[in-house]
Amino acid sequence: MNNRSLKIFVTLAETLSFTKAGILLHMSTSTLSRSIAQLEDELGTRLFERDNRSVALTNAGQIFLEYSRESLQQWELLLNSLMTETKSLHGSLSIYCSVTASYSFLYDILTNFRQLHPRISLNLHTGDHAQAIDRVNQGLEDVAIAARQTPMPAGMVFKTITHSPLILITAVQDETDYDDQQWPRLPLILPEQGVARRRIDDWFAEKAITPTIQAQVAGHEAIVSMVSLGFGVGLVPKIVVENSPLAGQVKICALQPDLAAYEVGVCVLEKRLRSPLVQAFWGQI
Amino acid sequence: MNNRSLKIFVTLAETLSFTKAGILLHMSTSTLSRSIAQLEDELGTRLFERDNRSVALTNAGQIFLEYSRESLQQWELLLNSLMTETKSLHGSLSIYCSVTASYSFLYDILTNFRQLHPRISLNLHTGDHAQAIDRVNQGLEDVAIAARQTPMPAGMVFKTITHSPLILITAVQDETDYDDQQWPRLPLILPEQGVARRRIDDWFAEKAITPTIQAQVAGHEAIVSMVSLGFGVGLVPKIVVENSPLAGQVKICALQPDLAAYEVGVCVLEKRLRSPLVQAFWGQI
DNA sequence: TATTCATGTTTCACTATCTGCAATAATATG
DNA sequence: CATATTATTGCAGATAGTGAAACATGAATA
Repeated sequence: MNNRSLKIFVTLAETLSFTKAGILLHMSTSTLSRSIAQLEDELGTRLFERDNRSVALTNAGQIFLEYSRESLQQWELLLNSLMTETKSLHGSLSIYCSVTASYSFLYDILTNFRQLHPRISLNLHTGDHAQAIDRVNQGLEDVAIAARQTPMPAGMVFKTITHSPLILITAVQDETDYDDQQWPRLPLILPEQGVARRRIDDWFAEKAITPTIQAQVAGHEAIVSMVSLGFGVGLVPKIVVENSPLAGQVKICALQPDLAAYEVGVCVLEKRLRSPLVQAFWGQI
Repeated sequence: MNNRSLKIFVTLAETLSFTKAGILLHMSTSTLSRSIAQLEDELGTRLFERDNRSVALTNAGQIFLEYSRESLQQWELLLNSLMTETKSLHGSLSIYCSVTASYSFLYDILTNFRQLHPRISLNLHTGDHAQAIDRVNQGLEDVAIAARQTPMPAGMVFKTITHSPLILITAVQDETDYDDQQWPRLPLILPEQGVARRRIDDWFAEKAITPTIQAQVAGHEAIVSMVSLGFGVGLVPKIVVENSPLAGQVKICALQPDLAAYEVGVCVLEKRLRSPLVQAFWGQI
């Protein structure tokens, strides 16, 4: 029995899908399947009732799930008290942020952090900004750089790093002189989801405009790419443009809806602050 | 992190000797040394302060020891509740007994037990009868067939299987006609330790006799061997002779000290009865 | 009914890890 | 100073873990 097996089991128990659990755990379903089979063998009991279409916990699985959670938590507590005891922080911390964030503030934050705590290994995942809060909320990441959304999920705390206005951008060579009447015909490139998208959606709804959405993109950086290629007018936080290698290819559009600025900061689940590692990162922002 | 590492760690922490722990765990000191090193690496902390002559727990080791014991206990509890849940007993049970016991009653007990609980794998260790109670008391074995001693260690329960008188035996060809005056010169072959030895020692002390001890032997069976070879007069429980392949080579000596019969039975730590496996074995005696 | 799709399991080849033997290093003991 | 004791390390063989791809099964769809 080892902690890894417990983690694998808990993830499968929570997703009830080998495929999904495999993705979350960064392992093939084959490995996952065998891990579970081995666990069942070791315990002498079936943990999941599964056929080709469904996966369900058995009673024994339910008991084992409680045990596993408890056991993993005890392990966390142990690591924490060992770190307190030895007064040296070590272990690993996972951070999620967008590519833009990794270009801009993350570098400074991490350089500083690394000097303070050289023995903490960092696990950096980049991806769509919009998923940051979800991932932290689901426990997939310890901390994330995210846009503040209201309301924040319960138990999540947020520290603002900076504000950046939401701006419309067009290709540098686009000479069109947009005016307010054109909103419905403006070829828009919007984030697929996230705070920026909700802001603009709300804004259109309020004005009773039905916009033409040319493309929906996951990841702000790709919006800049598309805009620079002339696909249309894009909505992004200004900081994304500033840090984009394509900054010279786009320009800020004269036409600007009146949207609240994008508030970028670090978020973390309050309960995770009990971990000295997370605490150290948080305290340093 | 796995349970095996915890078990290894706890054993080393209890013995504070790689050599001793290695013997208890049936593994080489090399493997043991590396297991501990790996554990320390994983935890990022030294668990033992060790030089070439001594091993001592660090503070972190102390913390980890508490965790380990707790964790192993939780694991036991889990296995128990899973077995209760699935109503099928499986796992492994360790049994200690003398060679004689394995010849005589053990066969019947185990045959029966195996039929009732085919999925419980048995770990049978044979050795000197005198160590049986100690080994159970130290937690090295789940159950043992042993001679009742008074007082029994605290928390140990005992079920009598049979009584067998303690008898003196000589070689079949020994024609000597011993009488009570000869006690001091009688060449005695006695168990090195254990109930039989204490009984005879007490008996001699009471009579103020200083006996001639020809040989002290660990393991009753070997006493029969030595007696049959003519080395002297041996003291053993009658049942040992009855089950010995050398039974025909020895005879019961006319001279008999008045010793209480040897009481053979099964012993187990009371707290171990909480395990369904041990319980099943115990209930079946 | 046939086809496609989704999803858990098995096979297979490869790799990493574990294990014990033997040699080594360091130190107490006589 | 020689010997015994004890933890660690080098090495090679054994064991276990891993993902790609093929497989098996059953639902959804045409």
